[in-house]
Amino acid sequence: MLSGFPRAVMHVDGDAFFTSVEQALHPDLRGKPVVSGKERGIIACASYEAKAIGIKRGISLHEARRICPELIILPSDYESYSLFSKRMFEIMRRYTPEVEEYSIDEGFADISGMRSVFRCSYREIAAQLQRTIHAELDLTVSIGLSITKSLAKIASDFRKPNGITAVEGRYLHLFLPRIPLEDVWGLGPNRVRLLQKYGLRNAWDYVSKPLPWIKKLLHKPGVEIWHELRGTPVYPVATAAYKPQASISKCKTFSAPSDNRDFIYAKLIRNLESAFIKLRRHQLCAADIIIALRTKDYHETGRQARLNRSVNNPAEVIPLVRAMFSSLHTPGKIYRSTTIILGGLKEDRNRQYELFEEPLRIEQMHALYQAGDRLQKRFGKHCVFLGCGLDLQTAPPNARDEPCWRKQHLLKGENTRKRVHLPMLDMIV
DNA sequence: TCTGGGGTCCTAGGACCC
DNA sequence: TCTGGGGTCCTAGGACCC
Repeated sequence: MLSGFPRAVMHVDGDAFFTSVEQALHPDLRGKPVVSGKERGIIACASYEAKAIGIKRGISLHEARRICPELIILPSDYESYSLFSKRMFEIMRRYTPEVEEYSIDEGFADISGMRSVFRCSYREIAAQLQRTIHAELDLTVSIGLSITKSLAKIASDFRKPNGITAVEGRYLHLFLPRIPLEDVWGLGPNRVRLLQKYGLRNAWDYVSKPLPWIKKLLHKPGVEIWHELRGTPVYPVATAAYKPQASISKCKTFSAPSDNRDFIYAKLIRNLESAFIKLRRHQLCAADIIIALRTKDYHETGRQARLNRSVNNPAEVIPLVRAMFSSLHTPGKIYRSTTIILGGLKEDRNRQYELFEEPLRIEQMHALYQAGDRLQKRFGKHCVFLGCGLDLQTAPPNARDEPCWRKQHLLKGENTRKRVHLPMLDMIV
């Protein structure tokens, strides 16, 4: 039998995933305009009720409230989202072992050959999966079914929410002309602008160009997209459960841009600590440090350093980071955010010391930070932090730049987190 | 799109080696 | 002391993704 599916790949995309989870957990939120992202000040996800009245992902909460005063604004609850995500992928694995968890709310599944197992068409398999997810999780998903990952991904976006779009290889000439370049996975604003200069408008225009022309313009990524859109698989469904993380970054925008050097430095150090906390939680250590500052007009500059050995706590790199900051910061300039990126990650075992270093001191520091992590677990993030990360206004004299621990005492009560600086725990051994 | 936060991959070009 | 040709590794920065 002739089939339009020499290979069958599904892309399963959770509809308004975060807010749908919230609505599944809290039935009173159903049918109401709900958004998540309260902690960030911009909308991370908007329910379909909110989208219907013009509230989109990425706009500020301020703007959103203006559009809809009775909008329900929730902080992101990643624990719950991850749980639902896990269960969604478990359901997908009932249909095929070849499942790729692409992100928290979307994944790919290769169901090639599964028709004989389920005794139905690929489209019916997709429909069953969709019904099962809805029945068990109270979530809707949109599914794209086609012969490559790229085509499946475009297809899942074609009918939303709760849609199924199947694109057989023999109908590409009907489907692709309806897909604007912006909707092609891998073509961002820059590449789209470039292609538009040459008169291309949609995915059909793209695949109609000769491959060498594409290659000259967009290099390897463009070539891969070209093959995928024409139905030749390039991207494998990556079943691998675990891929080691390559970097950890922390970025924070100040509520108001500032030219106060000490303030900016303090913010940078806060980011540094957050990044290292995450690093230790994953039991990793880092060999590369990048710091970056973004100016008021969104210009970003950075400095990078490689360490002679991997580290897992900030105290060891404070002098370095301070020097990097000094060379980066321009007095008088107004900045809006700081970024820390830890790279060169490795698992944090078999720690190696350079000759002439003091293993004892380093081990003690290590123990100190472990104690710090336990405190953070108990009292919350940043209940303990480096003295140089203090805001200047509240810092006692000479507290800056000394890599020392301070404990922030938390008083219970409504928004009355008050800082009391206790005598410091000296870490110089 | 007037811009939040966390990631990955690719490429060009320089350094260095034989 | 100037030089060919080729390989590898590293780095900076661009572009994209959710």
